[in-house]
Amino acid sequence: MVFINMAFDEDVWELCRKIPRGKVSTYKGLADALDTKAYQAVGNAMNRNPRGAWTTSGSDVVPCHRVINSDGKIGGFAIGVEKKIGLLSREGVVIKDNKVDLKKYLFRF
DNA sequence: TCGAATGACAGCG
DNA sequence: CGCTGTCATTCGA
Repeated sequence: MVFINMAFDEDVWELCRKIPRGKVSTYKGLADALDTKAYQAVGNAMNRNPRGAWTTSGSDVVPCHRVINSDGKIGGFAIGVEKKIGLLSREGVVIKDNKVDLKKYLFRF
């Protein structure tokens, strides 16, 4: 599954945008969709934060908060994992012990 | 459980 | 200008 080859970061953000509300994706999923093995690069791209994607999920920015570890753990978040959990919870994603039910909320590209 | 791999960027020499 | 280290990670031994 190949997309436009951009600055890598834009590809990542583009995929993040495709994640529907109420679902989550994993760094591995994004990396795999981009045909790359740099899982860290995916998260790193978001960490750089393209344009303050730290708003609620209803904004016109990249919902980076829907991307978590392949294990379902939140991993980390620039503004704080708690905020990320809050956003996901607001979308209907139930988080248990800092983990998400990938079986129910994992979105596949 | 620990280390290597992978991509990009910031910092330092 | 070039190299090393770091980072929201993942997989293999």
